[in-house]
Order: sequence, then structure tokens, then C-alpha cells
Amino acid sequence: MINHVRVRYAPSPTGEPHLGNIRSALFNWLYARASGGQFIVRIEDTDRARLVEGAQDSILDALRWLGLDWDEGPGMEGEYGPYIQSERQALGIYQEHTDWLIENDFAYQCYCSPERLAAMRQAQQAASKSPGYDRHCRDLTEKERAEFLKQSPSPVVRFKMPTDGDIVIDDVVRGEVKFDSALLDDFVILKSDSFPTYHLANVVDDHLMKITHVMRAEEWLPSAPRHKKLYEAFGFAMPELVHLPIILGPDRSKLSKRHGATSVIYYRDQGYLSSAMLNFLAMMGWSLDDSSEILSREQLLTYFTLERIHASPAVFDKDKLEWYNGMYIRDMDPKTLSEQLIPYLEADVTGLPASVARPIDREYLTAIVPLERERLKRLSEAPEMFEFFFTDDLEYDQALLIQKGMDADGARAAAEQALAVAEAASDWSTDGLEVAYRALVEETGLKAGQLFGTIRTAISGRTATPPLFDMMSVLGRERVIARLQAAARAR
RNA sequence: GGCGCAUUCGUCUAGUGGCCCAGGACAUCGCCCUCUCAAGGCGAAGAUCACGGGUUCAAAUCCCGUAUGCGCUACCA
Repeated sequence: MINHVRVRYAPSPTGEPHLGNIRSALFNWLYARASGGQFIVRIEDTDRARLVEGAQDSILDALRWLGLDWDEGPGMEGEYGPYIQSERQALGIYQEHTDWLIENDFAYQCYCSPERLAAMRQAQQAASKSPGYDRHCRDLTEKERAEFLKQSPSPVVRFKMPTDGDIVIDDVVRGEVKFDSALLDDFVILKSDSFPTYHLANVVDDHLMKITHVMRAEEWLPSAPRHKKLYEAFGFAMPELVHLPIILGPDRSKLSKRHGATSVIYYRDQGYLSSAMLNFLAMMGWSLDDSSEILSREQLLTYFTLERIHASPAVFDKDKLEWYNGMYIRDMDPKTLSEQLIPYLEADVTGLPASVARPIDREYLTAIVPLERERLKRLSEAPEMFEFFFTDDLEYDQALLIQKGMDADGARAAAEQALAVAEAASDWSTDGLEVAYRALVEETGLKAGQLFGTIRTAISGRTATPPLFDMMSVLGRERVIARLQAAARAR
């Protein structure tokens, strides 16, 4: 049986790659790969006014980052190209199809001015009638057309929708959905700049590119009946429709900039791992069972099915994304993590202080990483978290040296004693240091928490750190001694 | 306003007529571990399955209605 799956991701280059948008790309990709089909990327740049410079690159970057490779599309020319609609427009593809529709009485030129349309809409609203084009130009005589054409030489083209009867579309996720034709107007398929609207371009290209499944966000469901009529007029076979649930913000409206960052690129830059993002995105609108939370790319590929796509919308939960990220960070080996951390650490403004020489010591870094790994939620937290390992002069509130039940003199004394032990230590390993300092606890009569707390602050400048002796061992005797000396001098 | 879709813990979800006085995960809280912070382990709290009617011996699951939310209603996608 030859039912070769071909799906597509068709972004409009009008901004940053939106989380919801990339989630659609992911589902398409997953389905293509899971079924041995093809994943096609098509750039829908028919809105010349809203085009954003660089948006296409940034969308493709997001795809590459997540490892969503495409079989045909920009940079991967296949037999159904070109894959950028403006290039297809230049080839006359949409014009030809539009002409055919007009010749066969499925479409007509409309000469109505934007002013007339606006006035019409206003009147409809005032009379609280359902809005829609009044078909003013649908049944003009040849003579009238010629007359109007003189006044508006670049008309739009509208598609003739049926005026009554139901249009039933079949959606894989939602089943049959019925629309009343009387409520659907004659929509524009070709704009006055001779670029197609989404509806025309989408139907024509999906057919020409042999797309078998149209998987897109739910907000497109209301336009499905228009597309169906277009397919019928052309005599094209209808692809399967799969409308994905929308991704919502915390206030339950469609996720948008006012909810904060929505760009996948932003999350990448913040230090979210692509594996975590992939897993998280997959679980928004799809799930495997009652217990699987962590699913690798490979597992996703083997388990993904259309049947398990949800119908109801999902709220974007940043906390859960962070949890996923932490899980995946902890799962990384120190070497790989170190490499990924370097750009964040060496970055100019957001990285380690300028006083820290670049490139940073890779070996030292690799020793630090195992100590901090389980504390990292985002790679971008590393500079702040690792800073004390690299800087020579620690700045901190010296009151932090004084532990519960101690006074300033006690803290100074503790630092001095700790210093003496550091200077005398013969074994600088984690275990060796622990033996030496446990002995000091006995000797001083301080509580372990008190002594260790003072040392912790002395050598790190903070109260929350990795385990003390691991930290001392990695910092090295020289740094530890210098820092204990400073603490002993504290006043 | 019209049309459409959706509706299980705060959030993501399991659940397709009896296994459910509803299971898991995130977040929250507590305990344990412990030199701090994490991580981890254990536990708690949290859902009258939106509401109201049916159908059935039996409904979160099927049907009808209502409500609420969201989406669409452009020469934007």
C-alpha cells in the first residue's frame, strides 16, 4: 500500500518563532518521522506588509536547534519547489489557478473599495447582522465589469461560496464539524497586489506538494469549510485535517507577547536545552499514558500517534518547562555540560566578570560542573552561580560569617583555626579535608554547622553552595587559604 | 452580536459504561537524608470529573440543554 505521508510546516515570516507555532512544527515532524513520511517546510510570505526581515532565518534556526530536519524546503530543494510562496507567485502559479477559477465560474473580480467594505461592515454591525461581504460584485454584467475596472484597475478576486446548505468537514481530532454556508461569505483569494491570500496559496500548494495531512493550530478550524470548497472547485483530493489545540497563557487567552517571552529563540538563549524544550512542547496537546513524563526524541518518535492528540487547549506552564530543563541538565555528563556552558560563562555582559581572563580554564570548569549541575535550572544561571570559583576578591556581607550562637570574634577565631588546618593539611582531597575539619569541630567545640558555615561563607561569599569539602577541593589550597585569611581579618 | 471548538486537582494530564468516593507529573506544604542550598526518598493538601436533566442495574465516560472560556468573524496568517 502506497499511502505516503507528506506533512508540512508553513510558517509566515512575520516575527519570532512562537512557541505554539513551533509546537505545530514539532507535531508535523513527529508524524512524518514516525510514519516514514516526508516533512516539508514552506514559507508563506504572501503578506508583503507584515514581512519581517530575518524572521525566516530565525524560524529555521529554531527548527534546527530542536533538530526538526526537513526533507524539502528552504535549502533543501525537492521536486515540488520552490518552497517560498513569493517565488511561486513570481512563477505565476496562483494567478493561473485564479484565472482557471474565474473561467470556470468559481470566482470573480471584485472592485469594491476598502471604504465601501468598511461602511458595509459598520452597517452590518449596527444592524447586528452577521458580517461578511455582500456579494456586490458577484453577478455584474460584462458592461458593468468593464466600467468598474476602469475605476479600480487592480481588483481583488473573490471565491464564490454556496449561499445555502451545510458544509461538513472531517477533522482527525474533533470529528465532523458542520458549518452553515449562509454564514460564509465570498472571501478574497487574490489580493490587489496579485499575491494570493492564505486560503488560496495554502490549498494550491498543499495540493501541488502532495500534502496528505494538514496539521495546524485550531484557530484555522473556522476557515476549513472555505478550503474544502476550494478543493472541490479545483477537483483536488482533500487531505486529512488535524487541528491542534491552542497554547494559552496563564490567563487562558491565546499565548502572546503580553504573557512574556513566546519566542523559542529566547528560551534557547536563556539556556533551555533543546531536548527539554522538545519534551515539554510534545506534552502540550499530546500525551502517551498516565505516567510518562520524560520522553526522549527517540521515544517520542516511536510512540507518537495522531489518536493521542488532545482536543482541549493547554496553558503554558513555565515552571514545568524549568523542571524538565533541570532534569535534562542533571542527565548530562559533566564534559558535555561544560562545553555548553562556556558560551554563557564567556559572554561579554551576561557572563563572568570582565576581570576573569578568557578563555576560562576548561579543566577547572570541568571540575566545577559536577558540583553545580544539580542546582542549575537554566544554563544562563551559570555565570552568577559559578562566579566565586573564578574571581579573586570576594565581596560579601561579613556578617554572614557569623553563625547562629556566635559573635564576630568567634567567627574570626573560627576562620583562623580553619586557616591553620588548611595550611597544615597534607591531604587536599574531599575526604581528607573532611577528616581534618571534623577533627577541628571536636577540638573547637563548635557545632559542625557553625564551623562549616563560617568556612562556607569565607570561601564562597555565600550561604548556599555545593558541599563544603568538594568545593574546597576544587577551589584549591591557594584560593582557600587566601580567602580564609581575608575572613580572619574581617571586622 | 454570529459561527465554531473546548470544559477532570492552581497547571499539564490518565481515564472511551463497572477496576475511579478518580491515578501520575509540575507547583505548594511537611518529614527524612544532611555542613548550607539543591538533588533524592517519603508523605500531605488539592478535582462535588463546569452545571442541570436524561439513558442505564451502573456514567467522568453516552444523549440533550445551560453556563463559562477560548478561537474565528481582514485585500493577516
